[in-house]
Amino acid sequence: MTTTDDSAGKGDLTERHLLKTSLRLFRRKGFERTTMRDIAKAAGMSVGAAYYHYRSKEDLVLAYYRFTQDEHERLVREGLSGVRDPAERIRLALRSKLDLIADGRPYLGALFRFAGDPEHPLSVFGPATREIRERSIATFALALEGAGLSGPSARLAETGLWALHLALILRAVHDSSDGMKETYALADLAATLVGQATRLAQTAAAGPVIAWLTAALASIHGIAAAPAQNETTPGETVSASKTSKTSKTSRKTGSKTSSQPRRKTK
Amino acid sequence: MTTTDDSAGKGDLTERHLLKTSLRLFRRKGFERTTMRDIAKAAGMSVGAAYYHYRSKEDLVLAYYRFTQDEHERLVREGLSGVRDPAERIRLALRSKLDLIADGRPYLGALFRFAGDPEHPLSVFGPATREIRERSIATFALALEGAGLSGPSARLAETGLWALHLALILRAVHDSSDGMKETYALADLAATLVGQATRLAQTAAAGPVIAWLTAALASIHGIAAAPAQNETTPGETVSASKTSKTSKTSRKTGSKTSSQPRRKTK
DNA sequence: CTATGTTTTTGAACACGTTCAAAAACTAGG
DNA sequence: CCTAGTTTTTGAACGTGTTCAAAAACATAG
Repeated sequence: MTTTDDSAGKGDLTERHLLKTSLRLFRRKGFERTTMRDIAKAAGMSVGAAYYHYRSKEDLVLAYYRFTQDEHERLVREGLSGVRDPAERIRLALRSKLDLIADGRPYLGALFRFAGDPEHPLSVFGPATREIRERSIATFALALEGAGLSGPSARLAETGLWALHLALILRAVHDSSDGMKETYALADLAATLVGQATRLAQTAAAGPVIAWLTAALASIHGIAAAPAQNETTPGETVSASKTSKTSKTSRKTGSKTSSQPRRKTK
Repeated sequence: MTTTDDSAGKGDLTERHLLKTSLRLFRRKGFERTTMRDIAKAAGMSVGAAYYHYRSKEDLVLAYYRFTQDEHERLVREGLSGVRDPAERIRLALRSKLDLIADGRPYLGALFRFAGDPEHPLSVFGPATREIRERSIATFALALEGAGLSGPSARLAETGLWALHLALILRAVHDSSDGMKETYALADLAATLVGQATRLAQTAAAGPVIAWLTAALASIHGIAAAPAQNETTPGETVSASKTSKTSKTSRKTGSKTSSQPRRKTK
């Protein structure tokens, strides 16, 4: 009751507590086997309260992923200072991400749960995850700096690297080798090849290959950065409950920038 | 598609009816918004009966995917007869698959729902979907015939092509362009590149690139064809219900080959 | 302190996927 | 027909994610 203020708001503290608690349970029992009731009880609150702070169970995983993204940006910024070789820079960006998500593998798979549903707000490719995706892409762009890529192809390379890192996370989740060494090895190889590719892209030696890559990455970009598309899908009556008269309003972040909606971590 | 009789048991008829009904609803309302109660009612039976024939809601989508796989094999076998150019053969294999799944896009995304969960029986990469995955890979192997690939690298190329086709399906699900033309274009480009790659693989001109591809595809293979790993994960008490005294036995196909378990489409 | 408005918490209720014991339908032998 | 065994169907119940109206806690002003 005494020290309620300080820098972080009151609600942020609860959110942090809730997040830490849930991740602990996820790590121990896995994502599926942990119920929201478990989480609420372990955090010393009711289910409703948990849902006041996080929109859904997967949202907790997303919050974790957002946190690792912040850390990733920091690590990459620090680590890249003296490194000039593109392949080595990419390698560093990929490996540091793997370092960060290593602990979360028991539940990170939930990130991909709605990847196949264009309408779902929590799809990795969806509009609601746009901000974090953009920041992640920007981080990989840092690694690509100094590789001498031109405007549009630079953007495409960043997006491609981001897609690659997603695939690596999926690989990591499935990796049962000791210390994820298979995934790390794959990351190293990928870094080497992408590094060589950036060199090739400058000399423009292999014309058709570059054309293909450009088109392919444009396509990935087409998935990942799809037009904003208003989120309240037409005909989404879903389940009008019995006595619901509340306006329902926007609920999810409507605009491109964050702009926290009341509470509820995006 | 009028004649439904043919040689089929009684239960198979019900299964077909159930599948057709569910797909019709999925197509109309989407996968999420269609409930099992909807499906059962529309098919004129109870929910329990539906679950007697299909293990889960996603299993219906898997059954649809299995059906398209059969069709795909047929189409590829027919279409490839006169075609010799590797790129053209690959193109045909990819495009025919896209033709087949075009209708199912409103619900095919459900295929990827458990891609990130190594333990889930319905993961695209999991052991329970192994048979259909192997058949799909074998179909793409047909397209690669005549490309002159050696033993292990041939196997890797097949698996890689299968992974590529998965990515294309994911792309198709998100493709809002008219007639999926963006996905088709991507398939064409991919076919071209893979065709060139097979040529390169023979001349062995680009050493490191081939080494990388080999390793990368070995990794995909590591995900997709992971060691059988007994399916009853240790500590999977899950939720012992209240009055469950049934032995629970195997329930899912234990061995590598299909061997239909009682009923329940794998 | 009281009044008023906002933020947070509560717990019951809901919808939906899934399970299960019992019933019904079917099959085959007598 | 009856009996016994198998396959299929039923509908109630369960567990779990999620919602919601009401209450509590908190904040601010008069």
